[in-house]
Parts: sequence; C-alpha cells; structure tokens
Amino acid sequence: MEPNYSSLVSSELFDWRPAASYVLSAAVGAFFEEYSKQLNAAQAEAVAATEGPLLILAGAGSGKTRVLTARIAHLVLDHGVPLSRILAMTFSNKAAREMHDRVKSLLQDDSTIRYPWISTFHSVCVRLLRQYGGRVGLETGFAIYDSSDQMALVKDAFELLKISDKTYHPKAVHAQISSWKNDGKFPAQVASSSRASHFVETASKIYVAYQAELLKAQAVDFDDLLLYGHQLLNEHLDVREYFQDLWKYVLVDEFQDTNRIQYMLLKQLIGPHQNIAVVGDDDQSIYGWRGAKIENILNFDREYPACRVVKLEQNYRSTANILKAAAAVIGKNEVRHEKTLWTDSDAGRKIRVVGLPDDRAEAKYIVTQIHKALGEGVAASEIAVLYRVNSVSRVFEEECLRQRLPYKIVGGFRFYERKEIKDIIAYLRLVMNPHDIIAFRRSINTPTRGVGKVSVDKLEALAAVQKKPLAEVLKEGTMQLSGKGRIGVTQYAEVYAEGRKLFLEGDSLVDLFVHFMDKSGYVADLKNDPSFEAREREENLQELLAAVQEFEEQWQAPEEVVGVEGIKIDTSGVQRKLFDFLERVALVADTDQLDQKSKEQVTFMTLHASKGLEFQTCFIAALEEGIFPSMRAMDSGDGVEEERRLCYVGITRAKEHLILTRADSRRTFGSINMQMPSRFLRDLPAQVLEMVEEAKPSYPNYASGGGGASSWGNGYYARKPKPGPIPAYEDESQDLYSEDVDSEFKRGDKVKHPSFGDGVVKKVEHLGSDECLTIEFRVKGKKKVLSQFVQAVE
DNA sequence: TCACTGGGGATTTTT
DNA sequence: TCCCCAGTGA
Repeated sequence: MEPNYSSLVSSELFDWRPAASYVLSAAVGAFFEEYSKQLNAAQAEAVAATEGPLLILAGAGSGKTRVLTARIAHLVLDHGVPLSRILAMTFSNKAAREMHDRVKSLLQDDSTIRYPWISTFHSVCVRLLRQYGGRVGLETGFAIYDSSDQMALVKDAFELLKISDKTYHPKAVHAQISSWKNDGKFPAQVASSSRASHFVETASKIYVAYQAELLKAQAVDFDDLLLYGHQLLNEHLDVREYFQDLWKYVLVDEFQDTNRIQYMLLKQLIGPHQNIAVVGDDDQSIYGWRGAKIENILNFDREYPACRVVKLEQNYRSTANILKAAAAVIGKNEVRHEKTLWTDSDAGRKIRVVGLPDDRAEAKYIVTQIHKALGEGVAASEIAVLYRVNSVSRVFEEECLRQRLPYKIVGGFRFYERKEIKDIIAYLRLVMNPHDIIAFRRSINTPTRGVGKVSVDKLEALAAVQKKPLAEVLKEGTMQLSGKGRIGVTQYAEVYAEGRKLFLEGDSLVDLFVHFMDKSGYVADLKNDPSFEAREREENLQELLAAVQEFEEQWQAPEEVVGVEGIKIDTSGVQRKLFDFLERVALVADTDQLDQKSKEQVTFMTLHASKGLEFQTCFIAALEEGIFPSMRAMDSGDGVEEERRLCYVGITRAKEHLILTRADSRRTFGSINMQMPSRFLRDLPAQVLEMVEEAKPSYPNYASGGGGASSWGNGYYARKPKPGPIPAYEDESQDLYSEDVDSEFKRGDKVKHPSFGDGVVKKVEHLGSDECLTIEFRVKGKKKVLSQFVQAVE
C-alpha cells in the first residue's frame, strides 16, 4: 500500500513571495522515513543531503532519476519547501518530462498544474528572457530560430560581407560560432583575439554580422538563449538576486553534458546558500562534439571544496555479464572518475557477438531474431536496435517491411521540420514578431504568388530605410512594385493584417491558425495538387491543427513570477498562447509527443538517442571500424574515448540480453566496402561472450586480401571492390526468402497504386505464403520506393 | 519566377 | 545511393 503523504504538504506548492516571508517548517521526515526503505545507503544519503553542494556520481542504471525525484519530494514534503523554490534543470525535454511526472506522482498531486521549474536549461532561459529580455535588447515577442533558420542567416551574413561561401562552408562557420557561444563568447570577445587563423578571422567577422542580423530580426538561436540568460543575470544584480533568492535548491541532471555557458549560467543561479546538487556520469559524456565539457564534472569537487560526493555504484538494470562487458570497454579510457558498477543479479545470458557477410544479412539476422524473441514472449517495446549512424537504419527499415515487423525509427525527421508545417508556422511567427526576416521570406511567396527576389529585396530595403519592422512596410511597399509582385504583395499584406488583428484582439489560437491556412491559399493550393505528397501534407496540416487545438485546450496561463519588474506579459488572450506554442515548436519539437502509441513497436535508434532508456533485449549493429568508432573520431586523438563512452552507453541499455553484430561488407554511399570488426569487440572479455560467426567470404569477386586502393584515409579497413559485376540480390532473393510460390508478378511489371499512380515492380520476394513486392513509383518526378505485401493468390 | 539538371558531399544533434 | 544546391533555360 502506498502511504498517503498529501497531508504532509505543509505549504502551498507555489509561493512567489520573497524568501524572508516564508519559514521552513521543521523537518517532518515522514516521507523520507517511508521512502528510504526502498533505497540503498548511497541513494538515501543523496536524498537526505539537502544542504550545500553535492555531487552525485551515478553509474548507468543506478537509480539516478529515482534519487533526484525523491530528493525533490523530500524537500517539499519533509522540509515544507514550496516547489517554486526548487529549480531542476535537464538537457532534454524527455528527461524533464520524466522527472516532472515522477515528482508529481511522488507528491500524489493529480491536478493538471505544470511545475514551471522542472525544465530544460533552454526553457528556463526563455522564461527569464520573455520577462527580462528588455535588459539585454530583446523584445517580449522575440523569435527562436531553429538550425535551418540559423543557417539561412549565416548565409545572409556571407552575402552581406561579400564573402564567397566557397571560401568556407557556412556549416563550418556556423559550428564555429556555436562553439564560441557555447564558450560564453560574444562577437566582441572573439574579435579581440590576435594571431587568429584565416578561418577564425573570417568566422569572427561573420559572427559579428550574424549576431547583428539576429538582433535586427529580434530573434535568438538556441545558444543565444543561454548566452543572453547568462548576460542578464551577470549584468543585472537585481534580477540575479531575485532568482538566487527564489531558488533555494538547484538540481542539475546529466551534468557531464554541460558546456561552459551552461556552467557559467548555473553559477549565477546558485545563491549564497550553495544548495546545488548535480548528478552525472562522466562515463556517459557523449556530447563533447557539441561543446560539453567533461571537466565540469571531473573538477566539480575541486570547485566546491565543501562538496559532498556520493557514488551510486549499484546497478539495478543489467545482468552481471552485461556489466562486465561494459566495464571492460570503458576501463580502457584514461580520463575518468574511478568507479565500479556492481550488481546483485546473476551472470545471465552470454553476450552474443555475430559476424555476418553483409549489411543485408545483418538486417535479416536481427529482424529474424526479433521475431524469435517476440515469439518467446518478449514485448516489442522491450526490444531496441541501436547503431552509430542513422544511415544504417534504411536497410533495417526495408527488412522490417519485408518481415512485417512493427517498428519505430526514432530521430531523423521531426514533425515540426516538415516543409508544410514550417510554411504555416512562418506566418504565425511573423504575426508574433514583425521583425522576423526569415519567417517573412519563407511566407511571402508560399504558396507562390509571383513575389520573387527582386520584390523581396525592395521590401527589405524599404524596411531598413524607414527603420520599421518588415511586416509593417508591406502596404507602402506595394506602391513601389509593379506587375505580378505588386498583386502578390497586396494579397499577402491583407492576409497578414487580418491575422495580426486576430493576434492582437482575438482569443482563439485555432482561429489564428485556420485563418492563415485558409486565407493564405496554402490549403487550397494543396487541394489542387493531385499528387500523393500533397495528400500527405494536407494530413500533416490537419495533424498540426489538432495539435494546436489540444494545446489550446490544455493551456493554462503560467504561474507568473512576480519579479523585480512585476508581471510584464499579458497572460490573457491569444498572445501568450502563441508565445508558448511557438516556444514548444522551437524547443520541444519532437514527434513522439504527438503519438505515444509505440507500445507494440520495436525501436530503432542511434546510440545517442538511446541514452537514459533501457530495454530487455538490445542489439547494437554495425560494430565496424570507421562506423563505430566513426572515421572522424579515429582521426582525432581523444575522439575514440568519446566513442568508447558511447559504446558503454549502448551496452548498459540492455537489461538481460545483448546482441552485437557486424558485417564483413557494407554498402555506404553507393559503393560496397569491406569492413573490419570494431576495436570495441576486441575489448570484450571472452568469458562473457558467445561467438556466432556467420561471416564467410560470400562474394568471390571481392578481393579479400589485397584489392583496390582505398579512397579513405588509412586504407586498412576499407577496400574498394575489384571491378566486376556486383552480385545482384534479386538473384539471391529466392534463396534468402525461400518458399517458392508462384508469383502473379515479376520484375518489370507495370502496376497501379491507388495513391501513387503508375509504378514498376523492382523486386519480388516471398516469405511464407506471402509475397512482398518492392515497387518504384515516380511521383512528381521524385522516386518513391514502396515495399508492400500481397497475399499470394492460390 | 520556376522547373529541370548535374555536381558534390555525405556523423552523432538533448536545445 | 541519395539528397541538396547552384546554375541554366523557358
């Protein structure tokens, strides 16, 4: 029986009064007393140590989230700390959501209230900046640019400075700018460095222009949220003191992934009380390439000498064999906090290592094994296939279709990054922020209304001359245009003006969306398009509308912080709703929020995406040199250490059964390459392994020893095949998928599909009594390949 | 302005 | 192989 703690909530959950006016109630301790029975000694210590700096080194599967959430519940229930006084920051929305929900359930709070300060770093900053952005030059309605918007602006900066984008890749420059921002450097601080390389010099110039463009558009990129957040607190004592005082307790999850700016921000937030608890595992630091500083966690105890260190080393997730394997892999790394994971569980099954002739065989093997596991009663949601790069997922997808395995591929496309969604959102963004140049350019000729670059340039120039927001010079602008452009802009100006009115005076977010979808002509345009893709887009827009509707229904005016400036944001009407919705689109944009129906599906994802998850059965595929560890990591010195940590993360996702696979040859970028087994396989202790070597030289016309010269770097692991016919899978398919059934179809047959139209059969395969056709269609000139099962006709 | 074509490039991606 | 972009022609 769950004990009931609700009577213990001794104060309101939300209390925004200055700290002086609330008094800690004496520790009741009833929650802790009861809950700590479920904790081990180290976990209990980490929960109970509420005051002062605390570093929790939490190994994989050691119950870290449990400790964090219990800590919050303990503060609230036993110490009477209002939730508004606790700031808990995570990196991903996924982690924030999980922590939020678990705290809520510990508090036995079944209201619909959302706790505002269990959140991501970025969201916390957005909330600070919506209210205090004026201090650092931001209007309340500032836009948040996603990566493609950011790239567009970087390219703009290239053009503005008349630097050819052939000199350097805009992508590389953007990465450099981002890394400066992650280090907490504004353009001014970068320009001052002497003796810079030509690239750095150029990039710093572009940084200056890029930042100016952002400001002009009243927009921020992801990194800016942290940068400005830090600037705000650093330069404005009143704001800093207010929040230091508000947040008596600060918690940070996945601390090993913090970068410099996040760390700087964090230091601003910690008041004199120094009640800062960080949780992390240096062995799971896998975002170094995004600026994460593993030193933050390695040096934390030195930075805070009074810091208490708690190590959580008991693993509750995996079998002993799996942990042995994980320890062997990670043990090869030099830079780490020494710790040893241990478990009470049995050795469990051996880890299976399987070599296969090629990537197709690997996919077939894995999917077949999954079917077997499902047959043995393992739930589909308890099975995952992990890999280093997204590109290997394609062959799995094909195989799943062929073997009819319900699957879900995590990552890749995000709902809000689809063209049609971004198109409509652009209108909304402009209405919220009339300065938003990227939204303006995207929406003005979508759907096409004959407004080209010439007209756009004129409008932008006019806005610059008049020093007015872009969207406000539309009417005047039409006067300076002629012909098609003039008609188009007039139309656009009307749609915008009406929408702006709905934004300022209306109260329904759905109405606002419907207005732009209809009046812009976007939906009508789609309806006139007979293609399959247009249908898909229409559906996606419907889905968007449904999401907006749901959002609006569940939306509640946030508990506003009565800060030093009082409440500044209008929390009534449609404005605040749009702010919040667009924030979600920019920051929380992942699809799995929209459909959580993944219960019956096997999950395929990158190793990065798997962090924080666990599965009964885990496959790690493509364990080959050059893929995992990746080529890039192998070239750089400490790159391999991070790959090793990634491997450790992957291994520790498995609870009971771990299967590692590799292939002798693999199709990458169109050509087939010979692959060498990953060095990580060699690190595994033999006694926990079960080798299944199915690899054999399957294609006689490939060189097994010498062979052609390699086109990649060190030539040892990747050899180009000798010239000669590539063995066609079509010929082998009968063997591979057995059971000769008389087919209605053969290769080259013309077929008709209800939505795709005419297509050509590329491949016919058989599985049991079913027939799988791979058919290639051309839809609006684009190739579309579909694998589909057909019941064989007797 | 837009539709087509050919060349070049191609990790991981919490936000 | 496939996808994105820049350049070209109608």
